[in-house]
Amino acid sequence: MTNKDLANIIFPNITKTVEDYKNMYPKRELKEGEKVTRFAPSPTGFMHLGGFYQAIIDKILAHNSNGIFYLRNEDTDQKREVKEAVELIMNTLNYYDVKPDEYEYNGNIVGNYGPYIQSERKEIYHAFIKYLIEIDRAYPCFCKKEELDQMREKQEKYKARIGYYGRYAKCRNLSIDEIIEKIKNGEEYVIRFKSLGDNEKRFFFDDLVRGTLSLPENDQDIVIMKSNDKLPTYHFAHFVDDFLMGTTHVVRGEEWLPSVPVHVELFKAFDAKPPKYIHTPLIVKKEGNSVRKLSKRKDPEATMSYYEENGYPQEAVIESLMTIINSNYEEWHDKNPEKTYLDFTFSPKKMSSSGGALYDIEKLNNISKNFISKLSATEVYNRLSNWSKKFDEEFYELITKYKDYTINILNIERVQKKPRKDYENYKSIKPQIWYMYDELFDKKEYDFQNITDKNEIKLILNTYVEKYYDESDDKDTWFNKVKELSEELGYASNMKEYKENPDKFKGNVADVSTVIRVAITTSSQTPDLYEILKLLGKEKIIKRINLI
RNA sequence: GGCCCGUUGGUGAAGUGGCUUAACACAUAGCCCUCUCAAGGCUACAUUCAUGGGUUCGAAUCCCAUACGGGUCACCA
Repeated sequence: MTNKDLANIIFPNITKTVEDYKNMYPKRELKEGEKVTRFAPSPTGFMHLGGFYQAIIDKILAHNSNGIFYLRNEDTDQKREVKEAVELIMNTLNYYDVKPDEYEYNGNIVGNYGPYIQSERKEIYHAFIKYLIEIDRAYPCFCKKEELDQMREKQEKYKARIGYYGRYAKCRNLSIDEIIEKIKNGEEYVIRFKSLGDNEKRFFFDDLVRGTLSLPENDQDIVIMKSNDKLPTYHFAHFVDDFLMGTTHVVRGEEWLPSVPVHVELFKAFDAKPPKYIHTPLIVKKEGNSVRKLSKRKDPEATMSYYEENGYPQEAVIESLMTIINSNYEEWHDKNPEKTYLDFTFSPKKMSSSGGALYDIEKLNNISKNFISKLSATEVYNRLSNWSKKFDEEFYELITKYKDYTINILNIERVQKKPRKDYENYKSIKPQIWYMYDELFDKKEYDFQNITDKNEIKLILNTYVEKYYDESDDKDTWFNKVKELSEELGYASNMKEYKENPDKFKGNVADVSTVIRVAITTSSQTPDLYEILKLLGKEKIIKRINLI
């Protein structure tokens, strides 16, 4: 019996060869510098911020070079697989307009290198494994979990390196006849790669972020095919897929750095050239004095849905990530306000290689505020409408009913050189403008600040309405009247005068304005009062003042 | 424990031997402007780049040790 016989016994139905697949998936015709990148998440049911951050790098790298960005679904761990996960990933990418050029969705394959779902690529992996068995670079391993655990304990005890390698690789030395007999007896097995590496030897590896690294050769006989479902492990699928699909640049988290030697040896076994690697720092979070990875359970902001639920503009989320990706992005963006992140030239070398990037929600808030402040009122309205339709139906109905009115509210102090920056996301709009709607105006708590005497408050309000309020006044006239009102009632109309002689007055024009402001809005802090009064109109104003 | 990566302010960080008495941005604080708030303007915020040695006329930048932090050592990705 030969290795070839063994290969046929294990994969009797695999007729296509590695050569066949190479022909089926020919090398991509790329022009100089064009990059092929991929986003390859495993469908676990949520989209992690860290994954999305990598997807952006993939997208930008491909876009910068006029290359291809594709989506590959890494569902080789069927235990963890979640039904809607693929849809969620696709929806998220679409929502942020980070669309892949090639992908598989709902049974449709877009692109010539599919399938793009690993579980549908089983025969391909099997053909590659079959070839490895034929050339004696892979073998079945019958070791049970308990045996492996024991072995590990032993290794720990004797301070040996942990793993399945060298003399610890028991099944490596099984004869072909022994193997065939075990298989015929129905023993369970995995397929392991037969490593030819020497842990004592080192090789140089270029990571695009960190530069040249010196790493020990791999000598572990890693599992490449699992026993129960015969699917490949990540390492093997990574090699086969990125080789066949012509990936030129692999963007992945730095947790993969330690398995680089494995991947390099795998590529070498097939005489293939490994892609370039960009190992990105993890996104971490500070907890007390230590930092840790952003976690799905503890940190709501780790999940992409958080940003949608809270109504952060997609552009702002991407921008905040861009500032982590390349810190010179902000400066570039200031100089090129009309361009999008896709026009930015990403350079891996400029990525931080330090432990991890702290994701700062304050920074996002700031970016988001600036972004929203630059939109037109109509644009903000449309976005608010889309958001509230999904996350605040009551408010959605209200703003739909009063569309023009709402746009006018959103337009307060917006059309000026330096627009207000009130809203950090769509969710924060309602708590800031609710009082503009009678339907929502049911709050009976007023805080009139400096003037507390109820009679005085009523006097100010009544005098104002009866003597001074005129709907048709322009802004200057309006404020002059508030000053006149102040003087009439013994308040300083000029702040400087008041500050010089506070004892001469009952208070000042700011106090008087505040009384009007609070009566109308319940809040002592609002945007321009004149604009608010103008929008509300006489009827609402009188009604609200009468409530006091 | 082995291997790998890293360590500049509250945060993201610029910086690759002299231009650095360490850029820019966020956050924070104060002042100014001002009818409130927001915005805006001004100012403050690391005498120092984890620590200790060394190389050099000169180091955050090069070398060596130490410390600390992180990652990884699965039939998970």
